[in-house]
Amino acid sequence: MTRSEENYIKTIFHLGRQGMEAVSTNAIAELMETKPSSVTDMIKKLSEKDLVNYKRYQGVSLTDLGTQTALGIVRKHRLWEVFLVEKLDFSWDEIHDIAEQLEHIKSDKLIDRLDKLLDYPKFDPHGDPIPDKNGDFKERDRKLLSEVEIGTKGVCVGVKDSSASFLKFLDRNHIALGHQIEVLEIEEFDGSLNISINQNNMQISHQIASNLYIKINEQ
Amino acid sequence: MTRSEENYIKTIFHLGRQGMEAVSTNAIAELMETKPSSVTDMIKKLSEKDLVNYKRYQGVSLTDLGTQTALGIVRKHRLWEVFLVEKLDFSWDEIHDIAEQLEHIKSDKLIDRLDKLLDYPKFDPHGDPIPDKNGDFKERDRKLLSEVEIGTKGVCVGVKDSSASFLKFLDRNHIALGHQIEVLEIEEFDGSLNISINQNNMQISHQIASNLYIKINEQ
DNA sequence: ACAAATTTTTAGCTTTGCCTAAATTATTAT
DNA sequence: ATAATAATTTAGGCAAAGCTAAAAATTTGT
Ligand SMILES: [Mn+2]
Ligand SMILES: [Mn+2]
Ligand SMILES: [Mn+2]
Ligand SMILES: [Mn+2]
Repeated sequence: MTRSEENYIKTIFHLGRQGMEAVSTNAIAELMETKPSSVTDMIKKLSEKDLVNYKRYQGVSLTDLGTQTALGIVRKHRLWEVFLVEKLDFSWDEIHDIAEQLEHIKSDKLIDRLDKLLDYPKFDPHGDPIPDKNGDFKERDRKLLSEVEIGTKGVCVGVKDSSASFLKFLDRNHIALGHQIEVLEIEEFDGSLNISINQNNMQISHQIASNLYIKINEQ
Repeated sequence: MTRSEENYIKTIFHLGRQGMEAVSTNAIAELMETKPSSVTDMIKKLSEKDLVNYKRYQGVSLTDLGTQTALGIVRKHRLWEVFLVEKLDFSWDEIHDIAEQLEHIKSDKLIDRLDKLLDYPKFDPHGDPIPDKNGDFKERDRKLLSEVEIGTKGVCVGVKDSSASFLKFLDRNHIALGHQIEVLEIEEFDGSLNISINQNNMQISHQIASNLYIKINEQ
């Protein structure tokens, strides 16, 4: 598989996660910053190789083979992200672009040894699950902070938006994975929240809350 | 720079090391397993970018810019090789092909952090020197085992041929970097040597001796 | 139901990096 | 010195992966 084919497969995988229907040509083009006509060309090629199901004008979805392929790439991307943070002291906002390159390195042995070096991590630095050798992973039971009710207590376990600008914002405001969060108040007017995080009280916009995942504490 | 451009630059660098004259089109083509006409095409492009000096039919050599570029790629290649051996327990015959991929990853910060993680190694697993951040490195004072006289004592510090088949041969015969070697006899007839290595006596062909570097012991 | 708007595909073109075959230049041998 | 040989370059083409513009199919709004 070429690098470009791998990038398309990965994009279709990510778009296919939310919303269970077939993925649209335009959605792929937008996420990949390319043109719809280019997407159509590539989809045909992927279809030839039995990586996607495709009928003209009907959108596209991954086959089982395509899904396995995607999981392999996602596994590599996330393991390299862990490596960059754990072994090379990168911060979570610097790693995505480098992992975009590293995810295309071809060597099963390499990735399995890396997995071992990192002690078989289950989640990447943004809280996303890492598929194992066989493509299996458990999606963590988590909710967007914007969708829980007043009084909810939980721990911050992930981000939905993992752009550098959002991650840097979280750093500046001392919001990090693993922190305890309690929702104290929800403002009717603009949906902003008053929360306590790590013992500190702060006000965050709906926008922020809708990009933070928490795991609600068992009581 | 594209991956292909980087590979050409690196090849010209390696060919330029031995023999100080300009590198020939055919030599490049052979080493890269491509056709001379393709080489000519690429050389023109590299010449446009001031990475090589080129006059039709006169061969090619790296400019200062080209040399710096090559040193950067070689640095990455060799640091990744050290990583694979030191951190992921690969053997020295498995690492070259993976490093061929990793050497093209673009991130200065990544490579400097890797350098630090590995504690700034000076040589790669095959005994080749690793250029530092600025492209500086010291060529170790070493000689081919086939070119020293009877009675010479030294330590094995590198291999000339680093193909997997040669390296595996060395493993099978318990020849490794760091081992003490003494030349006991040289057979006139076929140039084979009787040596002691790590206290053991063995007979090695001229072919083998001409691919092993030793550093002669100070006396 | 049908026109308008949107989405998707097709057609044709570009660049990169490679190829083969033919032409050119340099080198070697007589 | 010239002919043969070898090395190198040029010419012309191909496949991958992108693009723009135009055509076709689908979806939406009235
Ligand atoms: Mn990422
Ligand atoms: Mn991530
Ligand atoms: Mn190597
Ligand atoms: Mn090496």
